[in-house]
Amino acid sequence: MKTFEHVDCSRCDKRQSSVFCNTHGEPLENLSDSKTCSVYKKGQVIFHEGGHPFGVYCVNKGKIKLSIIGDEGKEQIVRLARDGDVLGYRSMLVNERYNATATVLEDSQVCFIPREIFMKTLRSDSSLSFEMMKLLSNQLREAEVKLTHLAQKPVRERLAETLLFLKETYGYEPDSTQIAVQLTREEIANLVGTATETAIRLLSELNKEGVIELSGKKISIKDVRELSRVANLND
Amino acid sequence: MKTFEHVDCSRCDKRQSSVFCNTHGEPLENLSDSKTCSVYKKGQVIFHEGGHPFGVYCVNKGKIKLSIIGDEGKEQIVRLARDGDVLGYRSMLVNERYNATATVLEDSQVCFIPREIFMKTLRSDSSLSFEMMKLLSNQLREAEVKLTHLAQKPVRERLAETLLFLKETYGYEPDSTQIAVQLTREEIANLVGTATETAIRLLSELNKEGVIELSGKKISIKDVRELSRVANLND
DNA sequence: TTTTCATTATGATTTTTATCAGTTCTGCCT
DNA sequence: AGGCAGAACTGATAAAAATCATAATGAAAA
Repeated sequence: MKTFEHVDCSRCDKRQSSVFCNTHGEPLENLSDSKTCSVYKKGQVIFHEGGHPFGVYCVNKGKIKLSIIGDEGKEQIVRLARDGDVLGYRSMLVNERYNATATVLEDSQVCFIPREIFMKTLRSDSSLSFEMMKLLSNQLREAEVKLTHLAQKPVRERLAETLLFLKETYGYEPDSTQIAVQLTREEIANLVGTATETAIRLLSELNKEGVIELSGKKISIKDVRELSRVANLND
Repeated sequence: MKTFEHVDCSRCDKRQSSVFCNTHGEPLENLSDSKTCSVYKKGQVIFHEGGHPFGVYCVNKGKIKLSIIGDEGKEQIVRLARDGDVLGYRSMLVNERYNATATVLEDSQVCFIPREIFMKTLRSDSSLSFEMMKLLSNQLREAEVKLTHLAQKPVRERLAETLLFLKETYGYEPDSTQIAVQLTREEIANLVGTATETAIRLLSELNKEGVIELSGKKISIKDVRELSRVANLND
């Protein structure tokens, strides 16, 4: 795995929207000096479910999926990460092995902050722990809502919701309504929580209806309003 | 809502296993002096989805369900609380409205810590924020695993898992293998994420198979090993 | 360019689960 | 005790989704 030009945290524009938004001065310099910056190629795994955490990963630029392998070996994608997101902190905080695998969806630049440095910062900078709590709280809420939808909503609605979620997370490609991430149909299914064939079928259904447009792995949203209606959010 | 004899936090034996396990001295006294202790009767609501959080609730003694109402008005139980558990902190940390409703399953004693006092303690006692992070981390992991099972496992397995989870959470009645909580079949269904009739059917199936025994709302586990096998955990 | 393999797509079928309908049971209230 | 309402149960049916099978497409490698 290659390293890339070291990014000075104090000059990283992703920091504003990350958990380090209120970290300044010496603690930040400390982080910046101790981290290593690496490039991961598409498909590479940053950490494995069951592995020991030695630090946290901060996404400088990239798109990453976090997935859990279920009992029958089926992947469930539980989270998607983008620029500024931090990964692997959960396992580190409770001192447990990773319960998810982080796989790079497209070439990414990721900084690694060693365990001790991060923990030290956490102790010295109370704003960081506060931000961590907020982050965890938000992710917990998201997980609980997802759980409810998984239990109660039909696949078609969940698929529509997932497409909108992908749009929110990664946005559109420049000058287009194509969602800026390439996922296989299987990955989409593993995000929705359904069989691959079902996901494929429902995607081409939405395509026929003119709500979305499929061209290879690229999905463009032709009618956001209608897609929201299909997702049946808050009625 | 009645109050009950004020419990001194420093003498509360539930504290050891709670987020306040490392809170001592003045911060703890402060909490103790500022809180109010109330008795909630079965069925009473401690806080409502959509309501504003004015503080956190600490369960002194009781059994409480946290549920989200889905789009079609169906309840999804997302968490169960017992002695020593703290509720409502998530919404307070991110300064949002409650996204779940807390309903008392059986008569409970609950202490209320006002927002400002809790936040002050959080700022002055770094061990508390650390414990909060650990708590949130654990709940996030649980939610993600639950999510995966909901997406991948059949209802029967999830029901078995839920029964084992109930046993872990509330234990058995004294000198018996009856799970120490009374839930309606509908509530069990809303915990599993299925239709009430399906839950009923599968429960009586497990009953016929001799894995569990039903007597009214009380469920006793006759064969834990077999129930674990039915739940199909880690194969 | 051809071959190869994985991904996508589509159809047929089965399985699972929800829904609907109706009955019995149980606890509670007067 | 009797009656009432909600909860639990059971059966029949419908709907949803998974699975199996097989074909088409497409991208990467020889």
